[in-house]
Amino acid sequence: MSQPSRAGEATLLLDNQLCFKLYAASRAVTRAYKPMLDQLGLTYPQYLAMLVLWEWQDTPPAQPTVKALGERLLLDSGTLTPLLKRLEQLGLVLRQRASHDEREVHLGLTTAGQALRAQVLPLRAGLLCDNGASPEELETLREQLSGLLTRLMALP
Amino acid sequence: MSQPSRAGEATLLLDNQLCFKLYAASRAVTRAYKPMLDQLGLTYPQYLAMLVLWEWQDTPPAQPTVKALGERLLLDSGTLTPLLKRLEQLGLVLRQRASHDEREVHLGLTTAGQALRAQVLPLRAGLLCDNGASPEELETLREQLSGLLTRLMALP
DNA sequence: AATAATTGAATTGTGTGCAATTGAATTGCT
DNA sequence: AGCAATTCAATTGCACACAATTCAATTATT
Repeated sequence: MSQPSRAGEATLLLDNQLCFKLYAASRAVTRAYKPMLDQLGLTYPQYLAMLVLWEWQDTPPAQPTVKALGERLLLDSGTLTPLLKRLEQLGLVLRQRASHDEREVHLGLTTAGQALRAQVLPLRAGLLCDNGASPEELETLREQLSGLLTRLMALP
Repeated sequence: MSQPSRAGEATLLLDNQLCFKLYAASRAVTRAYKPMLDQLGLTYPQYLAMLVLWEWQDTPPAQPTVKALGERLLLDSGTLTPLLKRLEQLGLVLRQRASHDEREVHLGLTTAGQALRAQVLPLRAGLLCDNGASPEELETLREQLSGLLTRLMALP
């Protein structure tokens, strides 16, 4: 037994905190993606948004709303509106109000936005996230994170 | 085979991305901590900083520098300086330049800062992160994240 | 049809993250 | 000793996150 001997003390040590590891790992992944994303001229959240828009090109709805994108990324309009405006200014994304419901803003891809997709796959080759560690381990990790995420989203 | 048939396309689906799950899970954990942290009057990064300062109360150095804290949290002064100034204004943290090396700012806890520690353990009781899922599963997850983090930190 | 409740984006304000720069202080080298 | 390189914190600028509010548009209710 060492100095800190109050009950439950060990559970407060930073290294024992799952939450911190998650937080640090998430930032480290963002950092790892940076070299690739610099090539594309995107930030990490912008890249995730583009992933969803590319995905939706093939499967309806091809022109999702800001809300639909937010549900996919678990982000709200306070984050997405400025992010999407930047993607629009980069000439990658189109934003237009729906005529049948003026509250909705539908998102589309410009030709440049569609073309950018082709540049991603080759760049991803060098990422640890894809091939640095053993595939099985990454698969297990992803499944566990899915489970955790599901439980966390089910909280009050 | 469905529409998206270009080579490697599936690896770009959001749901297949470990990186996104990590990012979403990290934010979800922060969200899960919010009710507790609101009670303490802290943000999540402020809470992590306090964890380290509490930890250092018992084991030297009792008065770490901003740099030492940053190494522990993997954050730089651009993030920590304003965060620590807020903790100082809350009356929880003390910041003072070292006399032997004026570049260093050493961090200490006020009486209130020390006292806050006692409020944390009872509040943590309700967190999924601690007891919501099976302990073994969380343990495995933490170990895997440690491994991932270590590898990511070793990148160029 | 008029009103109330809801919805979807946008806006505002606060607090991170992080790259890049600055500036003072210290160390290393000769 | 003197100068260059390094170190540490602070600052600046940009881009998220997210709570809370606002505002217009739509839907539900009576």
